[in-house]
Amino acid sequence: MRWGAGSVSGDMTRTAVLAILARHGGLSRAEIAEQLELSPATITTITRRLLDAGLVEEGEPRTSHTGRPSIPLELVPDSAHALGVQVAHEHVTGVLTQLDATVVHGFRHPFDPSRPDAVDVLTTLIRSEIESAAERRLPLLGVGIAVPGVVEPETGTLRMSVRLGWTGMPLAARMRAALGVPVFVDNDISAVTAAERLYGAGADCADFLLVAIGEGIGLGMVLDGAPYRGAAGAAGEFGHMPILQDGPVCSCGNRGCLETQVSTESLLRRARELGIVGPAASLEDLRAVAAEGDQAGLDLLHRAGELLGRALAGSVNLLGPERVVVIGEISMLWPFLAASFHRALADHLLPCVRETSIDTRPWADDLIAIGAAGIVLATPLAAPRQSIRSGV
Amino acid sequence: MRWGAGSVSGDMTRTAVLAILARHGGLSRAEIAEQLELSPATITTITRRLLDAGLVEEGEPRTSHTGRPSIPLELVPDSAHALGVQVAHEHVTGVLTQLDATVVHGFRHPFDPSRPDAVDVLTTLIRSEIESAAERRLPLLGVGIAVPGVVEPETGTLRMSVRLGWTGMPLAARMRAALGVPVFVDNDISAVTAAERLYGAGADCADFLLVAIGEGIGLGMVLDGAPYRGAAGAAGEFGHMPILQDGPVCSCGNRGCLETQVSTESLLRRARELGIVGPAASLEDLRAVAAEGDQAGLDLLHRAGELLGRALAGSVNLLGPERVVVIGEISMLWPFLAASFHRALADHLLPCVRETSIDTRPWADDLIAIGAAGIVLATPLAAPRQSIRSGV
DNA sequence: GCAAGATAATTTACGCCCGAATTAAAGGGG
DNA sequence: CCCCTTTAATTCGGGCGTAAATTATCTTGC
Repeated sequence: MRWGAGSVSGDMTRTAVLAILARHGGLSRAEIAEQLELSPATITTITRRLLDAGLVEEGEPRTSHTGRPSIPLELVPDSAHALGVQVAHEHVTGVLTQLDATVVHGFRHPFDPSRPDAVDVLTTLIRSEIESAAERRLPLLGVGIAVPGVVEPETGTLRMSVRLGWTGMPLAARMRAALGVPVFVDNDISAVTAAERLYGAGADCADFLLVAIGEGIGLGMVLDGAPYRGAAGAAGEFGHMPILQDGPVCSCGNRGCLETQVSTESLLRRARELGIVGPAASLEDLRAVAAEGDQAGLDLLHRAGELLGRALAGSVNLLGPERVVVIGEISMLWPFLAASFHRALADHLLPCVRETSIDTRPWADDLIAIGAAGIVLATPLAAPRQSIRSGV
Repeated sequence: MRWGAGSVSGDMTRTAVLAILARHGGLSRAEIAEQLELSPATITTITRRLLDAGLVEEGEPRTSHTGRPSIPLELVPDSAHALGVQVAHEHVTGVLTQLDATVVHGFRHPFDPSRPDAVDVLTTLIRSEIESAAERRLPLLGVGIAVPGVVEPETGTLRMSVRLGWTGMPLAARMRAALGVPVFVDNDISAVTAAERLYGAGADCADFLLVAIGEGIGLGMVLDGAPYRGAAGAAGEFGHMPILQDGPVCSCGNRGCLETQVSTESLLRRARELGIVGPAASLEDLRAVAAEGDQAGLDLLHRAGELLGRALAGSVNLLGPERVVVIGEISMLWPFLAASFHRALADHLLPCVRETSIDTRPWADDLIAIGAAGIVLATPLAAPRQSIRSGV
């Protein structure tokens, strides 16, 4: 049993230092200490190791008005790279990033997880990426893989993924054996949430929610500074919040889940059923129809925004986060959801959490892959020392 | 900013050891280590200090089948006492407990928080309790005070309490100055949750929710082993989960909050409005009417159970706790709510969280006061050493 | 009776973080 | 010019927790 804090974080402090330097380079040790709420002594120790490892460099001392000059620290962005891969039910998306999480190379391939040799296909695909990185002499820390489903991140085992149809898959072990490189596996939303914690909205914020709305609806949480996954690793099922008294049956078997009203899949389905778009229409088509002012389409989206706002208000009241970020393919439809969404929020948020900032973020196809790379970057020195420069 | 764990827990480990001995005495160091998932070395260190302080005693070595005999440890229950006080908007309830959280003395007085000298009245009242404990030569660790509202537990300041009408009240500091005894202040639900974590449902469970339904509805969370209070200390507003599309206006100003349908106050109000009970009826009267089979009354309660079940299902889906405990004065009406509550839960819980155990607990008037005493017991050695035996 | 094995508890060395004291490196005033 | 102030960074000792080795104390088999 976990008794309070202490056993949770592994290398989080080191990771936080790297991440803060990735965001604004040139910070001095003292500034890092202040922002991370750690003692200068700790930062001295950590940065010494990072300097030794060549991940960080000192700049020219910067003389301020008075007192001893501070020494700005900078990441050495190409001193380490990470390969991040998102495995989805129709394609595999990947990025190669530098230590500062900037993407140097991206790829996307169709993928069929139902094939019996799906994992071998995936392995081959990743191996070729590793080899091409090796040819360019890019030191690689490892591979991060983000999958939909319930994952044990410690072992890198995929316990169950409805979307991929995989169960009890020791993915990290299999990949590690095949690739000879450290492999980390995590849930897709968790990966994005962790990356957001390090490089994005969570950088200055210890309590935030990340709502991801695409074909499904997921929610990642950072609470008291740490990602929260629930007792059995299954927390975050925001999409299955009951929101309608007697709504349609959801894929989970229950009725009236938020996901039946707001996910891109359900919106498309309902738009087709209502004849708003044709039977083979895409999300883009739905957007176009709404942009043209189709009333039925706009009503559908307004309604969705309202339900989302109401459900989110309840969750924000419950958890009292400092910030909420909404991402996902839904962002394409956002112009038509935003008004009713924010009205519903305003109508249902408690006064004491009204200050919660709620941002929507444009979607990018490689966001989850970047998150997967973030898993690797978050563990830069956890593996034995040689892995840092070992390349392949 | 809090970066992951590490900065959170103060003396939690020591507290956990005391609590586990309070629950089942006679555990050996090795057993404690296993249950707490700490190393035997740690337990050796901690128990040495507790033995030195006289809070714990060794029993007769207990020879098992093979190997070195284990030494059972026992709390010395009367080696320390705590005074726990619940301040509510109509009365003050208090208990004096031993180190093992058993109550040795209780009291309850009417109280009017709106009086300008309310804090002085409270101080006088507590002082007399401290004195009577001193007369009985009971060593007192300190006073814990549980109040409704948003509290900064570190400073013991009550930031805002709608129910008491107090704002920005440095309660702990004032009481400490007046009483000369360590004083700890926390939110009422937080106090009960923390006590539950130590002595109750949370003892073997690192992720649980505690739902308290009385005049209002509150929710306490223990996530990853630690109490969670939200970014601004305002998390847990389960009562203001939007649950009805266009429900009545709630005390928070919004519409359709759960609290307008399920709290004892709202149930009584609606029962009166519907003529189910008389205009001056009590909760007991409502219970009696329902027990006699009054259909309108039963319908009202069924409906409340259903709404509660649906709202709770959403929260459980979101947080994925291992256990949920429902407490509060509502327990009186539980026989009439239970069926619809559990049906609604079953209809809306995701398969992956169906195993979550959901218990309802009979209410006791001094539960929150006991929780307040728990705040003190959770800090037994945090204060300088002499406070342990100092008495008054 | 005595070695072998099992379990309990403790000791030791270490990692991580902190607070406090110390050292380093400027600028400014008499 | 020297000393004081200011800010940055480091060192040092200590607390908390761990893992591994060690010590303690029992049972069992020969």
